[in-house]
Amino acid sequence: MSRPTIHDVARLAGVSLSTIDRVLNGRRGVRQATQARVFEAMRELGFQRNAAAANLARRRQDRLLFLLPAGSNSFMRGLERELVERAEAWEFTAIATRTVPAFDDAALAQALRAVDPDATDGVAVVATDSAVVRAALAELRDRGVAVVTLVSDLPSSRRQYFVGIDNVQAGRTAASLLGRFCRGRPGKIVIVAGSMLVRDHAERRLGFEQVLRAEFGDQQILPALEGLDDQDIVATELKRVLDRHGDITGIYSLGAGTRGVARALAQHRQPQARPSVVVHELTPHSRQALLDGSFDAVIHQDPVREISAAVEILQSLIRGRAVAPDAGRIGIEVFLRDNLP
Amino acid sequence: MSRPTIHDVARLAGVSLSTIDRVLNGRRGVRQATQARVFEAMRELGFQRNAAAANLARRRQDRLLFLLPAGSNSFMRGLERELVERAEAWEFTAIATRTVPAFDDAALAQALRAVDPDATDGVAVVATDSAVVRAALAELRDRGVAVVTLVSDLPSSRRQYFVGIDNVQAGRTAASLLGRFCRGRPGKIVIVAGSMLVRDHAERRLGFEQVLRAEFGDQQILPALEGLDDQDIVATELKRVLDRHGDITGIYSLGAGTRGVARALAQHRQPQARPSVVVHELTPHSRQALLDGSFDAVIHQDPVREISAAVEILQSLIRGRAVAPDAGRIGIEVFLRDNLP
DNA sequence: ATGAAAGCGCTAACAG
DNA sequence: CTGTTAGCGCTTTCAT
Repeated sequence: MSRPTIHDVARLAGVSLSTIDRVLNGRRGVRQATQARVFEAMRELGFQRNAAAANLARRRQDRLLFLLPAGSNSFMRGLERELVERAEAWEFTAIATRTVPAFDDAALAQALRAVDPDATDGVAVVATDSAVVRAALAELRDRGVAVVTLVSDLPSSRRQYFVGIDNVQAGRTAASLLGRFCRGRPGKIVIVAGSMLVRDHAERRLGFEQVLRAEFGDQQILPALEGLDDQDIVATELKRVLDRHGDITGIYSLGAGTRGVARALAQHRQPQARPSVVVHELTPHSRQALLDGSFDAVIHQDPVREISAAVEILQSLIRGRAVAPDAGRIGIEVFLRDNLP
Repeated sequence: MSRPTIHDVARLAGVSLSTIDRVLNGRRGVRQATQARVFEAMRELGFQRNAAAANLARRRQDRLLFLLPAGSNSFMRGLERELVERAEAWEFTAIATRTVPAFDDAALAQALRAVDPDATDGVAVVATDSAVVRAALAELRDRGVAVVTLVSDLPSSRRQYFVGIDNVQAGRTAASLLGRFCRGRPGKIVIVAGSMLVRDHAERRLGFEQVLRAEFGDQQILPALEGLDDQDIVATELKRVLDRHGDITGIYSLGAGTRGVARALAQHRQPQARPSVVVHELTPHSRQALLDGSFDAVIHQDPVREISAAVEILQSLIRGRAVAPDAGRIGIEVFLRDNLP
């Protein structure tokens, strides 16, 4: 009739509730033979544990900390906002947020070292790619804290998972789009990055160049601008490039500071042949630019999915549950003017 | 310290647990004054009910039925598979699936009338747009069953919500992509539909033509093919069109039967100038076609999100919870070769 | 109109 | 190694 419970399993296996609980949670202290009987009974009944009841009974709060870059970066601020708003909603989990100066590995390392392992079970961090950060992260792990990287990864570090999009693929996607948009119009493509110090930017650029070179050979890629995710720097630098070259067919902005792209474009505005533009992250500004036709496409990562995945993975890590190897992989979303959410 | 419970609220308001429960669930039998005291106490404590505990105690199964079109349509079969696989996972909800002949309004109306209102609390149905279906649906509602349409809507019927993508927007998105892909290559665009009897196909076509006409005037739209979501019909018809017109620049396949598009393309294959192709729904076949370069983009609706939304909305409807007006809206996803999940 | 008490399915001491 | 027992926060009879 209704779903079998541990009572049913216990009865069928001829053991007590505690024993069921032990095998269910992989705790030690059960004979092989007993364990086998229990598994057999579960299989036979098609038992599925009721996670809600388990959480209710456990009544333990996992304490998670999110470390995000400071600054006016709309995407990060949006992420932070979602985090604060949803913090209440996660039952059995307490979530704190802290900001750290952007593109500053020393500051990030310090923030990681400042984490109190007695008051924190898990950390999600937007990583800066550097040795001091790797070292600080390793220390944190040694103190028994679970760690995942978020949005930007830190490979060959001791982080347990990376939650975010595949940034090489994101760059490739941008090239597929921009290349097609510019087809039949040979010219120059300019890449606007934030800083090659963060892994995600470096990876996006890599993927972008791979595909553009291989499949859209009539486009020439100019040296990448580094705008430090600052809209003023981006606007100034990009304007200079647009003014110097007459035949820019496409712009790929792979970091933040996207408002700067829109400003440069608005000031520059030639009568014809507006360059095709692909940028990252859906924000109020990039949305507006899509709507008014100055951007063609936005490559996006959904912050809600990202924080959900980070929270779930950290919970699993902390509670010793198994986690699928690709659990942190978030889909790369593509938005045009017409499929805006 | 930890979150306040109804015990805390009861103590502060000076009433019993049952009274709290009554006001919490909007049951009658509480004096205005008492109710006000309880609300005040909740506010003061920042009380948030624990939904898991509530469900655990309620222990009631909502019985839902999904009515899907039969046939070899990969998208629908995928949806059905997800439904079966996840049925177990939904606690406190029993899910059944039934298939109905596709594009057959009489059969669908009969299936709706065959629903037993005593064994079914809610129905999600992929609708065919017709009067008999509207009538059958109304009867079902009259018998107290909650109804949402799924994937394809039935406007001005008594369905309570529509769960799916905005199909006009989806068509517009396809045109934005295909128009850009074909820019600079004036020619003809062919639309491959399933049947205009289902609302989603009609709406996609509408949106597509709107944008293509308005923004990409150098493309001429040929009369739409109706392939009844059957790959053989699609292959034959499309091949004929490709052979007759030498200057087809783009193909938009807005229904199922996408395998037929790939076959027609493979047989036709001219040395140069492959048409740009945008199709709907990510399936093993469309994925393969993206990878081998015969399709350029896939417009997708995520079946997992759709069934989750349908289940949650039906649950809310049945339990008398409030539902956001846009709760059924699913995002339109765009996939290229490089952002495949 | 209000309250007391017995669970829902599972976990967590504490005994054996 | 295994069992007993008392809850987790909420709902639900059944009294009052």
